[in-house]
Amino acid sequence: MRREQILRGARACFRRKGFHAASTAEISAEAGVSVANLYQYFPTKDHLIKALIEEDLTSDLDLVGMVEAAGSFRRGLEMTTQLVLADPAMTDDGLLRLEVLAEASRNPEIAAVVREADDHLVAALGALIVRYQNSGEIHPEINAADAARLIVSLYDGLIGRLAFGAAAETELVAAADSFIVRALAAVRAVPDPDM
Amino acid sequence: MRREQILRGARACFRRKGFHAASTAEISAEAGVSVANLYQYFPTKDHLIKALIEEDLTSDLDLVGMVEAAGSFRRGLEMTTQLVLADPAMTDDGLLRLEVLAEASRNPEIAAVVREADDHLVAALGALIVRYQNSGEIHPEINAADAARLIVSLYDGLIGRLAFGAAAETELVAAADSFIVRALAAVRAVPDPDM
Amino acid sequence: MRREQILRGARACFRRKGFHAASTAEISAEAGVSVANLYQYFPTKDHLIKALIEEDLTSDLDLVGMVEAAGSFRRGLEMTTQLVLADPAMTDDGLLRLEVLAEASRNPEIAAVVREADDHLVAALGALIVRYQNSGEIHPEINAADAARLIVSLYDGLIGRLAFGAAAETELVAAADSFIVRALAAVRAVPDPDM
Amino acid sequence: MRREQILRGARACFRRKGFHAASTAEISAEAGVSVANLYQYFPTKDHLIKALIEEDLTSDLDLVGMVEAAGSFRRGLEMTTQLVLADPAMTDDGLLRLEVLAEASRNPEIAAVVREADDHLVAALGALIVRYQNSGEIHPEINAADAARLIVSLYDGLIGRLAFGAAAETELVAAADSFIVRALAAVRAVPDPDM
DNA sequence: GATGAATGAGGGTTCATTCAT
DNA sequence: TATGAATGAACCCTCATTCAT
Repeated sequence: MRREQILRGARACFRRKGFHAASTAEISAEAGVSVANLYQYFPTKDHLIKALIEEDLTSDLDLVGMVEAAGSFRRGLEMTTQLVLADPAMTDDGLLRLEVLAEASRNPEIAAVVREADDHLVAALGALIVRYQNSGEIHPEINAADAARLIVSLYDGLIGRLAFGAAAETELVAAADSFIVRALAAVRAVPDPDM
Repeated sequence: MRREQILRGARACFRRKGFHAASTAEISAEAGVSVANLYQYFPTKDHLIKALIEEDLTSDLDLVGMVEAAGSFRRGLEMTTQLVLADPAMTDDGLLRLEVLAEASRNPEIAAVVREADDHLVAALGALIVRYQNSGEIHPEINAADAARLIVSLYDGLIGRLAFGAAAETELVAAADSFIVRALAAVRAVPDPDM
Repeated sequence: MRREQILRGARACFRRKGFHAASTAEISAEAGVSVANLYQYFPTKDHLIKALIEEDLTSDLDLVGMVEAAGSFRRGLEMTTQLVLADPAMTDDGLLRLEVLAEASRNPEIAAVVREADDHLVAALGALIVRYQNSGEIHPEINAADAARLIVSLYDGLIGRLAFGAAAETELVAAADSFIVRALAAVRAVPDPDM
Repeated sequence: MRREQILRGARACFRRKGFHAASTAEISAEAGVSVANLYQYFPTKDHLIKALIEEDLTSDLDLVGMVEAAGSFRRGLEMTTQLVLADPAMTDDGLLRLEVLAEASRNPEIAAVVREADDHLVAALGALIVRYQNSGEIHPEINAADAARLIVSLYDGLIGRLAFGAAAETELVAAADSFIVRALAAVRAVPDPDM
């Protein structure tokens, strides 16, 4: 209850200001809690950051479920891309991911958390790719784990474009789908007009 | 002279701690300069950050020149990928890019700087892609600008992986080349064993 | 409680050094409080200055009450003069008034506070003068408000003499009383030996 | 030459900001001189302040000359009052006097300078008063030195009113003349409508 | 005589964190 | 559990002053 309330406030502040610039005072205010109370749930600002990051990373796995449920790789990809890169409710979370990666590059503890989540994500997406290799939609000689990593990386990179407000993203999102599909496709596809 | 000296010190500190956590005291110490002296060259810490970012972004254009000079798209790509993602001297700069993007997502002034640099980079890389479309190495119906954006995004995303120390990056870097080449290739290529 | 404690410390420091030369560190030390704590009561050094000034100005009104209670204008004047210009406990506050006026000449917000307090003071003293005009002690054709302003100004000016330690002030204080009385008297008084 | 130039710049800055808030950088800029150059003429900011104060105080003596030249005490008084309190070119200097007095209350060295100038001023004005006592315009039993001190003090106090922008000063200035004249007059004067 | 470059010392302010209640 | 009050340590920045040229 209180914990979630605080995490929600923290998320809002971290998005707006970044981990370092957001103060515990701001966070408690946003959460409607006293500063001292915050410290009863999280012994340190760093713990709060870490808890938030863990929460975020876990939710990434849900996306793989979506691709899985979609029936075709391409269709699942399209749905995910839409959600992650074009849904305003999620792009905010995406931007926070930049902060997380930046932080991970300096804080080994956070790097470990991110790495572990990445392992899970790559494993799940890799398994899915293998399935689509078996169904013939994806080329069989492609290394599934690497493909998974590259797809995730491309998403991350596109989120980076949101950060500086790059225009025409909608169009680019569609192009990204085709890009991935063509890179993995079992058979030569005519490039579609999106690209 | 002094300016460069300070920028060098700032770069080292920002890499190590991030823009917000690096103090002007640390930066001046690292640069071998007094704090007050730093302020004679940069009126504000933000100005220092901005100057550094501008410097970094400009240097990205050099990479396009490399791809251009390589003769074949694939070969140019391989050289660039090696340099950006595997050369220890450059990956550090790469990590700073995450910080830059995170900052851009909050600071419109910095977002503008990044956006402008991105425009230049995409234009240069796009022009190169058009050239390889004409030479038959890249599929003619692909939108060159979008392809450029996707390539840059993939690089950015892979840099994100460096942030949390993802293993086997060398292998992944090679896979990335193939991924891009296959996505853009004019003719169906047999996926190579890298992927 | 703490607020008063801080204001007391501030008053001492401001007297000793002036508004600008007194540091928040000194003030907190004098008040026996941490610097950070000071900032929980006054969001800014300027707020602290303003609060102190308001406090001081309000207390000036008490003096008018004294003149009122004295029964005769001359006697009331003598008591007030003694208090303001010769009582060591008050001359310190008086010196602070110079700082306040100097500050008011540059800071419109403080000027407004001083002006308002002056309006009150002049109104109160003016009303008293009217009373003594009716009782015949003060000449009836004198403009009471202007007279009030001039009396207050003379006090201010005499305080200025304290600032540079002008000698023989005791004697001068007595002379001031006669000066005022003679300027306002209804009938020609023989100048007394004080002047 | 240079010295005067610097003093002029300093005067402007001190007026605008006060002694402590005006920086040597600002002063040199205002004077069109480099900071280092300033230090060749004044070894310390305090020396600069002191020099300026001395310059200002000396000029006060000129005013006594005016009263002297006017022929009648009242007429001389009126001219002086006009000049000091109503001439925009001089009120600025007047405001600086508040700063000087405030500074004198803390800095004994400056207090000494002010005291000495005051002695001269009081002596000159006192001598003049004696002359008008002899001519019958001023009551013979009044202590001339004290009267001089009180007149100067009243001026100082009225300058204080300028600091907070008190309204209707023109009218008050006239009332001040009458106030002084009545306080010193040899014979009962009907209070004039100014008061 | 004149200046650009340099700096130690400090100034106001904020922050993460603690603790008594 | 919840909080208001408190603080040491830093942070960004500015200032008066010096010195090599």
